Amino acid sequence: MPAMTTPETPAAAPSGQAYDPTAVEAKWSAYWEAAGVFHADPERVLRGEREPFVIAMPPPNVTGRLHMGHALQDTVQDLLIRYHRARGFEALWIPGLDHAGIATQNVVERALRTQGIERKAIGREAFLTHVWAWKAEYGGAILEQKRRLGDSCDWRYERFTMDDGLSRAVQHTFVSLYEAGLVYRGDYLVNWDPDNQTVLSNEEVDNVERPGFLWTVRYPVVDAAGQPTGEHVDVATTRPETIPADVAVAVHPDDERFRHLVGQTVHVPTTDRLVPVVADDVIKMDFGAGALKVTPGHSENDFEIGKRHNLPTLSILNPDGTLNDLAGAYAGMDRAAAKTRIVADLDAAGLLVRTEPYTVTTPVSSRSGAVIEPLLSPQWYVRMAPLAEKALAAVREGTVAFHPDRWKNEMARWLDDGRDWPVSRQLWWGHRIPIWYPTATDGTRDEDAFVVSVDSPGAGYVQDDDVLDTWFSSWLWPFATLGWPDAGTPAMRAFYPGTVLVSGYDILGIWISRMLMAGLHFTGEPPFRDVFVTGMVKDKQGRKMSKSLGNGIDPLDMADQYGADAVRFTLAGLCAQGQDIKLDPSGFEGGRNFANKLWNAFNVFGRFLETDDAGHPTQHVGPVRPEPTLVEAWIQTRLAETVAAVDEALGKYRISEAAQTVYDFVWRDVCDWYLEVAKPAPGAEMDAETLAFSVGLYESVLRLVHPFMPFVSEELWWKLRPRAAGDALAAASWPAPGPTFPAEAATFSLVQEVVAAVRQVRAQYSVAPSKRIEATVSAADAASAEALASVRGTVERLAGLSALSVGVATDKPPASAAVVVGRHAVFVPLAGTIDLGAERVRLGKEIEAKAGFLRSVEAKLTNETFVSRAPEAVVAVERQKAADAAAQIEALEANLADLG
RNA sequence: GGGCCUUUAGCUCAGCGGUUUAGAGCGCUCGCCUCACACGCGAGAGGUCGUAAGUUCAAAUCUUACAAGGCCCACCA
Repeated sequence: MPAMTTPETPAAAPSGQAYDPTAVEAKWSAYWEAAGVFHADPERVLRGEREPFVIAMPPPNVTGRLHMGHALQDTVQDLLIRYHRARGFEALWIPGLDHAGIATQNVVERALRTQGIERKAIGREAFLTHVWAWKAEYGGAILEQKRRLGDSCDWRYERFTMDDGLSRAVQHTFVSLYEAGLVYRGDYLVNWDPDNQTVLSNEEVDNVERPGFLWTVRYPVVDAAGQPTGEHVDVATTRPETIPADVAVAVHPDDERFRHLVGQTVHVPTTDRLVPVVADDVIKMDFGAGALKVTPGHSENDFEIGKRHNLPTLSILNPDGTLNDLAGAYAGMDRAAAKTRIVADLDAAGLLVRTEPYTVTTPVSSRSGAVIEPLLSPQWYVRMAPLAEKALAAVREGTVAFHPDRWKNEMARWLDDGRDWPVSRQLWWGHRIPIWYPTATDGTRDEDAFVVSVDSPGAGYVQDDDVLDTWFSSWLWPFATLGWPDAGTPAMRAFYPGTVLVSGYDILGIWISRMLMAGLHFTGEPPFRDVFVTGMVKDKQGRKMSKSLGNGIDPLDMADQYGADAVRFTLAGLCAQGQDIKLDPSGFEGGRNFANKLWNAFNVFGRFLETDDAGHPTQHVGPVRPEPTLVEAWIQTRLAETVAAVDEALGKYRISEAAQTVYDFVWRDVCDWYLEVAKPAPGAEMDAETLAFSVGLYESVLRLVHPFMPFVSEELWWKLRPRAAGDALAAASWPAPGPTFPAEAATFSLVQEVVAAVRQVRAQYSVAPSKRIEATVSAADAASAEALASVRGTVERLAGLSALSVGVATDKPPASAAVVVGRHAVFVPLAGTIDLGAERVRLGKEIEAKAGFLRSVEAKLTNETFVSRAPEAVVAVERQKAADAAAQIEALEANLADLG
């Protein structure tokens, strides 16, 4: 650990002022990092001293900016990491960046274009130099933004999918898959983006509905000599520009209208080609005109039909989206222009039967927005079915568990898909495919004599131009970040497999399924044990946040406005299992208020601590009293219960529940009750034992709060006691389960109820807060009476009483308001204070409510089957309820009678 | 076409394989600048848990059907 001085801590904010996170939050990330508190040491794991807890951060794009989805997922991840670190795990959160092939290439290309530089003009190497320069200057800003949120990554492990280690892992992976027979080259229809001139995987393509037309085109039937027979087949199409690539017309085999034409020949409009009529049962008789033009070169569906009928495949499209020579008269035209032209020509030729408006589902690149063309081209594929097998088993057997569980089925569906993965991309920014072609002296390469190798086979070979899909590095992320393919690195041995993956459901198929496959195939183990699937963050109306809608909420803006702690706590509170989050930015006020509450609560006792001018405590508090007071026993019990509840909630990834539990404990129990009881009278000093207990309690509170709100808790931590350098809360342990005092806790609950009863009466009758009144408690047993009497001063203060008298079944004062508390009654004399008639009405209502309750309980108890079949304990509870209710009614009725 | 999710207070949502007369935050009402906090304190109002049937001693919770809203995948000539 580097030599650290106690960090600068601003003096306690003057009383009456709100907590200001800006100054506080700025300094802690740097401090934690310098102190090395996030460092994970593989040796401690390898020596068996600690269990690892490992999360690999889904690497954001280098081009990315932090959005609310990141903020949510990082909140969850950091919460889990800090929590487990405090629990004594060797916690490692691996940060990093994804090179994001297409996205980054597009961003840099656009940036260069504004300077008049065209990618193709400068060539591959020069362009890549620009990308690297761009990455060095602007890339990775998102990781700084994550530090701002308080992410406790071990930044020494930061990786980039294009760094040397990852690149080597990628090359190695491709070669090894090839050697295993799992990589092949094939001519298939791929999703072609004519703008970027690259292939895209299905996951990179969005299907959007756009208004278009459905044209019905007439295909004349011709005889053996090629002469029209007078018959025709009408065909419906949304893509007339592909007519020149038609190789058949297909009808349904059962279609009476066309059955006699099957096997005959039709003339393809706009061409001089004659093609057969074939029968295939995928044809829908009731759609359009009932017949389909078969264009295997430009439609996946047709490609399958073509294969079944041994039809040729014609492709009339150039990679840039213009038509090629096969398109005859339309060669050289852009696909959109060709469409217009062909429709006009068909119309002129009298072959256009009908034009009707039609909503066309159009495939669009999620990156460039270009309309995707199915294009026949040679690409490299990974065979997925053999890889999916083990992953599927791991998911089905629960070796990898999903939270919430329902994503298990969704994952199984993805893994069961069986489709191969096209991995080559016609881009420059990415991992170049490790395929080498021998070149002849004239420069021509032999595409079929390729060598697959990480390194160049030597002079005379040239590497494939294409790069690999971005996800081809991402799927190695959980282990390539730890040094794989070197199995022997300490990091790999200590921290693999990881513990949990936190991600949104949107990349279940494109990323998570592939990590499972890669992990099991390459390392023999699933890369993580749990997958926690978060919901997506939507806007207030439930719409996706997007740039085009302008409805995004910037987490950094929110952090500036409310504090990073507030953003984190609010998001944690909203993170219920698997539900999408409709985010209203004003919701962050809740988190801000909580941080403020925590801050102000410190002042109740903190102002009695001795400090130096900088606000640092200079003296340790003394010992706590050997026997805790009632409120101390109670709050300690609540602390233990709270820690247990948070443990349970986090163990089940019930993040919002954990946050709620912490919130209730801090606000309701510690602030509303403990501190209200513990704080000294105005002007008085806090006694040493109470101060010591408060500091100790607050230390536990801060440990508990820290994973949720690291900054404010760390700041307060240093205000509690003098601390050695490096003794940060971020490195401190989770609160240990302390002793519990069930009897005292129950007694304090009675105190709370008595106080609430008096307050209720005061509010009911608008007794001025400043007015002291008297109250009498008629306790049901001596022990309760004694306990209450022992804290008489506390009750008097909290309830605003001048005098509290306590007795066992004591006589009630005349003309009192009465409130029942369990088996006890609280009486507040009201003679001369208020209208007794009003109290009579209130009592009547109260009695009626209790009576209704009693009736419902008695109905159960007189139900023979309930008494005989329900568990004994349940029946006993009901009996107790009936007895209590009866006693309460009796007390209230007695008081009603007394009021006259 | 296949699958999944949601429906609980005015709003946003919790409610964990069943047991106090269903909870929180925000909003609302009443009273308070009570020397930690008005980003606060105290007291309240507000819900036949989408509809219908079933299982059970007991259903917001389990089953089935239906309705409304949403998501994903496939298809879309």
